[in-house]
Amino acid sequence: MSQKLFVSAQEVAEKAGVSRSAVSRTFTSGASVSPKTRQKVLDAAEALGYHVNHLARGLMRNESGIVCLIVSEISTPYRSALLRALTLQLQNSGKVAMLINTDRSDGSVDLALRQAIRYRADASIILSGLPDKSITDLCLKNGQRLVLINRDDDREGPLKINLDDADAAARIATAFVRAGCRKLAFANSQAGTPSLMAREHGFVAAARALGMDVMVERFGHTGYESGRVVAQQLLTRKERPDAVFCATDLLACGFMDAARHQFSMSIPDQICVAGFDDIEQASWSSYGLTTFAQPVDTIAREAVSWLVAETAEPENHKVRLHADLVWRTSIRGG
Amino acid sequence: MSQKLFVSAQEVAEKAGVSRSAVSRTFTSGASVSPKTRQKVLDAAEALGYHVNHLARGLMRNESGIVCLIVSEISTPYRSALLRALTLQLQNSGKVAMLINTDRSDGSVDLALRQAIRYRADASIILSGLPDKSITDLCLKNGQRLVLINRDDDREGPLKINLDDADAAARIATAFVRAGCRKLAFANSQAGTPSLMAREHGFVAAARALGMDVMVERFGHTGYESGRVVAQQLLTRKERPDAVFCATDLLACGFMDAARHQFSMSIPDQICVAGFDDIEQASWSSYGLTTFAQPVDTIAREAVSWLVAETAEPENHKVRLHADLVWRTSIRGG
DNA sequence: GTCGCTTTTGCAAGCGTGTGCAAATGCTGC
DNA sequence: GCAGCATTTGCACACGCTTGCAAAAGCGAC
Repeated sequence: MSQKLFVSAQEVAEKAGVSRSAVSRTFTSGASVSPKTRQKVLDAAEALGYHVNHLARGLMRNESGIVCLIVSEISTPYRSALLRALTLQLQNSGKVAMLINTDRSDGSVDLALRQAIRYRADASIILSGLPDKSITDLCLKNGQRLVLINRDDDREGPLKINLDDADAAARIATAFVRAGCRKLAFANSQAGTPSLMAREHGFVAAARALGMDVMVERFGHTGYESGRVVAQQLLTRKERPDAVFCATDLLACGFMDAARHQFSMSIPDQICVAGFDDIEQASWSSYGLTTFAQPVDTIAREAVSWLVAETAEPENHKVRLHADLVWRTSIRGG
Repeated sequence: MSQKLFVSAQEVAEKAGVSRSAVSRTFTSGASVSPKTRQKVLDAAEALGYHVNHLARGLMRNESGIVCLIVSEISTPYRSALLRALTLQLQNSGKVAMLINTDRSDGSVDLALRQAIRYRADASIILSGLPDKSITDLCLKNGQRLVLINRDDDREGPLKINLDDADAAARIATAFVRAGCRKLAFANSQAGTPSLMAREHGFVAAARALGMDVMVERFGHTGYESGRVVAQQLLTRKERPDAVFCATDLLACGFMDAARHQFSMSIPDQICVAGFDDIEQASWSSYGLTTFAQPVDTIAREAVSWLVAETAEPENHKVRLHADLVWRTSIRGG
C-alpha cells in the first residue's frame, strides 16, 4: 500500500509546468537550461522529494558511476585502512563504491567480477586474489577499467599498483646489520602472494649480498596467530635468530608477543623485529614496531585518478610506489 | 573504439534463434521456459559473454538488489568486523553492498542516504550518525527499508538493533567488586553516542547500587590515543582508581599501555581493566583484555534477514541482543 | 484426427532517464 | 517592426530489461 513509487521526472515536470527534458537537463551538469526554468524545476523537485534515478541514468549514459571493490579479509587493519582511503577518494570523484567480499570459497574473485559486470560498474579495484584472464578480458573489452593493487601481475590492460617490496627488504637487512645482528630470519605466511614473496626473496638476496644466510619460516595465513606459531618455530631452534623481518605487521605483533611472553625475550636487546604495512597497532606502545608504511592514501589517489581519467589509458600502465621506513623501537640504534 | 557496448539480450536471442523474452525468462528464476530453449539460450549467452544488466532489471522490477551500508570510521577494528559480517550476510541473500563512508564533514549521513535513494537501494543499514527525520521518512515512504545498529533511536519504521549495554555494565561492576576493587572508574570518549552513554550510566548506576562512586573521565574520539589521555587524567589523580571500565576496547588498549609503560602499573594486580567490543587485539597476549563481545554475526543475520523478508514489517521493530562477557586476564580472579 | 487442457512463446507496453534535432523563443541592432 | 543570430524548449527515440496477454504449441484421451 505504501508501495507508492519514487517520484519521477515526469511528475516534477508537470508540477513545474515544463517538459520532462527540462527537468532532466536541470540535473545534468553542462546542459542548457535557462535560470528561470531551472529554478522552477528545483523548487518542484524539492517539494516532491525527487531524486534522479541513477539506475536509469546509468542505463542511458552507459556509465553507472559504480566502482567495485573486490576484497578479502576486510577486517584486517591494513585492508580496512586501504578500504577507507579508497572509498573516500571515490566519493571525492563522484563515484560510489560497491563492496564485494571474497572471503568465502575460492574462484570467488571471478564471481565478484561477474557481479561487477552485472551492475555495469565503470571499474573494479582488486585487492585480493587474481581473476581468470578470460573474465578480465571480458571486463576490459566492455570498457570496464581494472586496477590491481599489490598483485604483481603482467597482463595487459589493468593498472597495476605495487610497492618496492624488494628494495624495502634490502633496506631493513642493512638496518639489522648496522644494529649488530648477525643471525637473520624471515617470518612469512604460506599465502605466497607476489608481494609477500618479493619481500622474502629481497630480504634473502640482500642478506646474502651482505654475507649472511637467512632462516625462513612460513606458516598459515597472514595473521597474528601465524606470527606466534612462526615464533615458536624460530625460537626453539638450537640457534636462535637475533633479528627477524616479518612479512606483515600482524605477523610481527604475534611474533613479538610470543617472544616476550612465551620466551621471555627482550626486544630489541635480544632480538630485533621489523614488520611491513604500518598498521595502527604497530605504533601502540606495547609494540613500537619499526616497519614500512603502506602509502594507502597515495595508492587510493593513484587508483582513482587513473580510473576516472578521460583519456584512454596507456596499454601497460604500472605504478611503483615507495614504502617509507617508520623507525620505532623494535630495532637497536637508530 | 573498443567502446563496443555490452552484449544485450537481443543479441543473445538472435544467436539462439529465440525471442528476447525467452532469454529474459531464462535468467529470471521461476519463469516458464522449456528446458530445450533454456539450454539454447544459455549456450548463446556463454558464447557471447552475456550478463544480465542489473541496472535495467532494477529499473523494471523496482528492486535494485543494492543495500547501502552507511558507516564512519571504517578502519576501526569493531566497525570493520561488523562490515565484514554484513557484506557476507548480504551476499548470502543475493544482495550487494554499496559502501558509503561518512568520515568527512557532518550532515554527511543525510548525503549518504540521498545517494542510497538515487541508486534506488532496497535498504540502508546505518552504523554511524543519525539521519534527519525528513530524509528517513522519504526512504520509508518509498519502500526503502532502514536498519539502525547501536543507534538508540525511537522513530517509527526502521529496525533498531541494540545491545544490553546497561546490563553489561552492571555485570562488570559486580565483577570488579568481586575482585576486591573499591575505587571504580569509567573511561569514555566525548562522542556521547547512545550506546556509549548507556554503558556509562549503567556502570555508574550499578556502582551506586553497590554503594560506590565512579570517577568518570571522557576525552576525544573513541580510539587508542584517547585511552592514553584518559589514563593520564585518571592516574594522576590523588586517589587512583583500582578498576576501570572502558567504553570500548580501543580505549582500553590505550589505557592499559599508558598504565603499564607510563605509570609502571601492573594489570590486574594494581588495577583491573575491562573493555567493550571484543576486538581482535583484546585477545592478543599483550592485553588479555576482559571484555564484552559484540555479536557481529548475529547482528548481521538479524539485520539482513529482516530486510529481505517478504512481509511488511511490524511498525516498531526492535531487537535487543546480549553481549557475552569474555573473561581474560585483565581482572583478578575469575 | 479432434477436443480440452497445460505449457511455452512472442508481442508489445512500460520502467525513468539522456540527448539529437527542429521548432520556438529571446535578444540585438537596424 | 524585422532580419539575423544565439539560446532554450519540447518531441520522440533509445537504453536493456520484465511481464501481462493472447496466440501457438505440446500432450493425453477419446
